[in-house]
Amino acid sequence: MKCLYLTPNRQNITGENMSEFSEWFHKILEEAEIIDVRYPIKGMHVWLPQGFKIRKNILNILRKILDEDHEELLFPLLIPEDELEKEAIHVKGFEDEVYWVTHGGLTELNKKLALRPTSETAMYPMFSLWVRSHGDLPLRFYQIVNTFRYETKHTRPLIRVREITTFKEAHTIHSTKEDAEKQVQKALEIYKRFFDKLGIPYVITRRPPWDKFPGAEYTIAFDTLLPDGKTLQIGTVHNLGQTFAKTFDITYETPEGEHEYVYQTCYGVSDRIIASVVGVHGDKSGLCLPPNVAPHQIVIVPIIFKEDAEEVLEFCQELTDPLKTDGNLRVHLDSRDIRAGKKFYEWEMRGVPLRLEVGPRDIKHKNVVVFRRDKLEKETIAIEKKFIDAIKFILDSINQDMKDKAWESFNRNIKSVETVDEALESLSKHRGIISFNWCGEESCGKDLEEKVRVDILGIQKEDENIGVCINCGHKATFKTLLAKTY
RNA sequence: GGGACCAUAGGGUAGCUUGGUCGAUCCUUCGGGCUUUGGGAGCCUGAGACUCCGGUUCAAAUCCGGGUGGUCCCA
Repeated sequence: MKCLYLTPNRQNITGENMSEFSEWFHKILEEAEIIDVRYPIKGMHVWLPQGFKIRKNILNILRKILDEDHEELLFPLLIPEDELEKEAIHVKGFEDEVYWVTHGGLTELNKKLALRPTSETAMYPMFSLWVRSHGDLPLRFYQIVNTFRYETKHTRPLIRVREITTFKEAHTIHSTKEDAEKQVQKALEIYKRFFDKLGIPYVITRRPPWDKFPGAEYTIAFDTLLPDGKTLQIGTVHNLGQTFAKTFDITYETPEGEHEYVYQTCYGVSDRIIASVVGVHGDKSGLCLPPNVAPHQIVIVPIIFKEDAEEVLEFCQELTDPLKTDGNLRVHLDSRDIRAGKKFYEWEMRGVPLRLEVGPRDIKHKNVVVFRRDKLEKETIAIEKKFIDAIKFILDSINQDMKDKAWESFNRNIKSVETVDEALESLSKHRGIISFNWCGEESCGKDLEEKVRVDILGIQKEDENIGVCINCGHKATFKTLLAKTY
């Protein structure tokens, strides 16, 4: 697909959609004023007002879902060295990436303090104090915080950063293994609902053992696909078993009076969700936002001529107010004194889902021109009693249509292969996701990763009767996915 | 983990190879003014930059070393 993206500065990005994605992504974050990447620390960026609103709308969607049966709380940013290092396997996974606070003023601290890379070791010593009896369980908490990782490789805005500004982590505590297992399934349902609201397609896989969260029994992950054919991990769910409970001595008293270790899960999503909304829905005209998260769901552009400017503006205002108050919609009336055409391009680039154009002609005929950002199509609708309902109906269908379109493109890029050569060929042509049969052996998996030079995402499902492993030829029991990853 | 490239107004660029012509080019952006207005208007006018530290030199945007930041590729 030919990609021609025009910015308000008239600086074009041309070329093939896939190879130019990275450039497009950087450009759009800047032009749409989502973040400012010029902050002078590697991998740390500024949320600009437009980006912050998208972030806020996304957070509200997730909060609403989590608040159904989780409690929000907030832990400190700093973790003492001895707590962080208590769980050996866990710390091993992060030791190269931890930022340390070593001084208070000029005085060296006698105990170093870590900026949380994730919050297990901050929370779980407290959980040990909170959990007393089986009656306390289960407990489900979440917090929305920033976390820090000292990335040494090239960072990418919203995708690989040193400060994750919007880490939404949930932590749960259960009395039985079965209950924890159920919670993992519930977490998957939560994130499915969440991604569906954003119209983001995903595959769910169980990560191979060598790629699970440090300290977890197993990790289940959500991956989506960006336009350059590389997958982006957008959510993870971990079953922690009793590993952390044993390390941090989190026990409860059973009805029989025995003391047992608890079972735990944790799951989280990050800034990458916003990257996926931008990347998955965007097109050659720039950002394209689902109405569910758009800062402005509707922008009203008056078409002004000198003699009747006042009349048009007044009419637009009368149109705006009920949409805001009765319709409870996020509406912006753009009354700036610049040409309408310039406003059109600007709001399209910023991804506003719906634009209403109102000029003298429309006022005369009691109608309004409605432009859908996702389809880039115009239609004229009458202003009458059910006008607000009609607009809401269009916004709903934009949410749905954007989701359908994203899923369709996503599914087109999952290819099933029978041989390693086929996998190689498909990857070199289209990248995307490869589905194949695997025996499940670690040595075979790593060997395969080396041959195709992309990662095993994980196991999609287990099935006794799917034939042989495409790599080693032994009996295959796992439907597995491969992809070039971010 | 390994490698390549890059850094000039808010954004994008020319100049660098061969140091002096740079008092730094052009586009965009931003401020002021007039004419305009159903898909990026035109003219006039003004503002705005050589990443930082050190070195070579009579002379550095230009050459050398380092820091910081950025981009890409391979494992």
